[in-house]
Amino acid sequence: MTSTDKQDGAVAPSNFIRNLIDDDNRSGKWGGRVETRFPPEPNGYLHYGHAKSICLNFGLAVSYGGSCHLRFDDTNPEKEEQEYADSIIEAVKWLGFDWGKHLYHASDYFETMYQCAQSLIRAGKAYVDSLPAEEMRALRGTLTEPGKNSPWRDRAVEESLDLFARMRTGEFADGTHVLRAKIDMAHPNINLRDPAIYRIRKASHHRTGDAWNIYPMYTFAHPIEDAIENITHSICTLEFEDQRPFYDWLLDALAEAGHFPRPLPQQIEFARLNLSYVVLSKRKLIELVSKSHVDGWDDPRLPTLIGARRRGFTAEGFHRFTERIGVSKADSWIDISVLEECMREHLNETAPRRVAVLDPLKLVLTNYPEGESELCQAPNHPLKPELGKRDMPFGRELWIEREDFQEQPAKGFHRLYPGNLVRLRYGYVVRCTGCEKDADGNVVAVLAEYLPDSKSGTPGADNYKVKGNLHWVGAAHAYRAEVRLYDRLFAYPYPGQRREGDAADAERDFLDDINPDSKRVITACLEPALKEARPEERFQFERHGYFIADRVDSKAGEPVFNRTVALKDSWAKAGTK
RNA sequence: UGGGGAGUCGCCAAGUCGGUUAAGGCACCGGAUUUUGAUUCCGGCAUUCGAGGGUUCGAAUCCUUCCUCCCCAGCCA
Repeated sequence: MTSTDKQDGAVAPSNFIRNLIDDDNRSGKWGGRVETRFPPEPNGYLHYGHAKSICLNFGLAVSYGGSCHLRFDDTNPEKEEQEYADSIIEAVKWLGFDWGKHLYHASDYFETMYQCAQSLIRAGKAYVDSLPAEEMRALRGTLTEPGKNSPWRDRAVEESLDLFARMRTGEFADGTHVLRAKIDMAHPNINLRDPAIYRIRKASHHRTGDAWNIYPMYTFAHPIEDAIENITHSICTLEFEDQRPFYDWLLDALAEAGHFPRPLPQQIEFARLNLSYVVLSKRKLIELVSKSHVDGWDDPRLPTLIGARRRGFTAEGFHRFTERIGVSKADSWIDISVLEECMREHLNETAPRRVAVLDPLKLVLTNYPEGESELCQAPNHPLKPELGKRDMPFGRELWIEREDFQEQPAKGFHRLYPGNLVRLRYGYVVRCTGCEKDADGNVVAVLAEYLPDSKSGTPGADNYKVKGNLHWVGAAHAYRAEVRLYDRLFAYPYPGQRREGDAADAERDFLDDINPDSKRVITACLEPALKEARPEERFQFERHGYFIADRVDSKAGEPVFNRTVALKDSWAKAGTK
């Protein structure tokens, strides 16, 4: 049996990683066991790119009936903080994954790693180098020239052992010594020219405090972490490909020394996510936040997972997205619209419908009795009648969308214009009779007459066939609230990249590609039911898009809304052409 | 110019050992339904697999030459 999917029985799409796992299962390499891991360094907030990795690693584990570990790769105390670790835990949970009891920290393995390093020294496969960093770099050679041996390379094993022990106890200052693997200074792969595996760093670690004065490098630590945890398939991104030979060299050496049983975990690399209209590099995200181009790390426009959550994106949307884009080793750019469409898809299925007028214009039904009102019933979800209906107060004065009226209608426009018949959704059919303007000629109110026998749900209501179907909110009962209309943070698909026409040596700052209209704050007229929305409750505002009650700024009985993503609009699109 | 990777429809991406019509999704274009110009539904959408040679009855899959793009010279991960 291959490519099983123990979650829902759906056939999982084939990809090179699943093929490798299937091969292993056929050969019996791991006895059918599949163990993956998601190993973030707690030095920042997770973003969309991490979501791909998380869904991949946890998804594979779920699919093959294995497990996925959440492991903090906390080997560099100067960059890491508990706050980041906490937010990572929350983000992975939010994405809907469960690591069970498999929550680990590289720092828990420091003692084991130290012993592994000692074994390496004893086996003549590592030595303490006392060269300053600059000299080490000079001897490393270049991409095309081989490196040269350090004068300390053949230092006696006992001496290295002694020095290494004293590095640990804090006898030496930062940068004075470093432990290096002894491989080949002339190796064509630069990563194998005696890579540094331990450095002195007298910094306080967020978990181990001041217990250590030396810390292992990623190169050395990661394979060991995988081996300790019995990881079968260690999945990472393409830039670590050149690291794999060392990964295998190290684990093989450690297996020889009796530290780990075979088979040894296998590193597999895939192409990281590139998304248009977005930046995912940590450096750029930090710049956006520190220079206040966005309102913090959880700004809904930022591609962070905490931002996505505030934006109203769903975990299920991310699952669909990763499934949809697949996984391979080819560098690729995914258009942001793919992500947006995944969110729409899921939200369409799940979000209750509500009515909101974002750009209010008064509609007066001149033949409707003043001071009177009645209730109209609107279904909460057209696809799910079981979700019931809600009441919407209807009256003589209503709010409608400014763009739903044109005094001089464009060709193809079938909304409100003098003489035209239109249905007010869930209410009456109405005939436009004209409009009122102010001294400057701006339309301040639209006038219409309602057809008393056309009320939705009453016999004969269907006799009217109209093309326009407009949403509305009774003016006497509207809930006025703040609504944030978010759009793409960047106006150009590849922020900071050279465009056609730019000089060959031109440098473009990604900040220059920022979309000045990525956030618009408006006061909208919402149907009364929306006043009761709880934080993080999601809705479709009919004919507009999906919105979520902001979890930070909403107050009880006074929610504010963030637009997650707009509905497709082929009419607006046609108009743009 | 060293080493490691990648190039299949506008964007992703299947395509195990060469085998006969090159999956699927998204986008797009038609058309039908529709009290959201949304959704849904039907139909269309690569004689061609970065380019050129070669092997073969037969190649995206094998050989060969070439082109393009990405990654690597942290005591970061």
